[in-house]
Amino acid sequence: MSPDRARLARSFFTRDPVTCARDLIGCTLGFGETSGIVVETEAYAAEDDPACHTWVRPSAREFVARHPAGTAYVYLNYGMHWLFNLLVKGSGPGGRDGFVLVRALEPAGGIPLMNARRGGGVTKPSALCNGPAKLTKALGIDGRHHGADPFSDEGWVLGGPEGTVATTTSVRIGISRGREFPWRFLLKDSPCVSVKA
DNA sequence: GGGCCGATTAGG
DNA sequence: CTAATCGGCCCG
Repeated sequence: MSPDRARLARSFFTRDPVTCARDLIGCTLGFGETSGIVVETEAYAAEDDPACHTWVRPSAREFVARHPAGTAYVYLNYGMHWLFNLLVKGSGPGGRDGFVLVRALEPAGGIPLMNARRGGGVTKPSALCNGPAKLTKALGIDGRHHGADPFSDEGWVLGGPEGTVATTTSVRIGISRGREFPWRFLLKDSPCVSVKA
């Protein structure tokens, strides 16, 4: 990504994680030969959010402390699924640190490759990246990218939305604590989300 | 070292 | 509905 584009992208992640998660809907995310429109995200706050890894993991708190805004936070869940987050550093006046979990994309580029990585049996493009672990598998993101800076490392793309974006808000999915926070964001009426609101 | 949990998914 | 499967955490 070009230096000015990278600067813009990085500054995107220096606001509150909830704002970041909402504003990421409609943006273009690309890695390598594959890309798509972000249609589903969740926000996690480093403080006062029992669902965030920082709540119980010293290593997550250290990650927040040691890395700049926009750094990839990739971790293995259930022993088999890589999940992709971006580090948000919005602490300061009225802001917080935290993460944005990228949960689903509307595939745009590299659809045959996505399908191959998913095992080759996905007939509908809308089902290629309609979940956080499906997304990482389709894009080829895994533990090697933990700690990477997507906006200075080669191969990554982040572009702003084209036109107005209508979003839907709901509570977060799959967590046992902090269920009450309405920090999940969806592109309105998108067929590419994991679970409809 | 052992035990437990989990931001999920595919399959029955 | 459940099995799959393992890093990070805690305890000792």
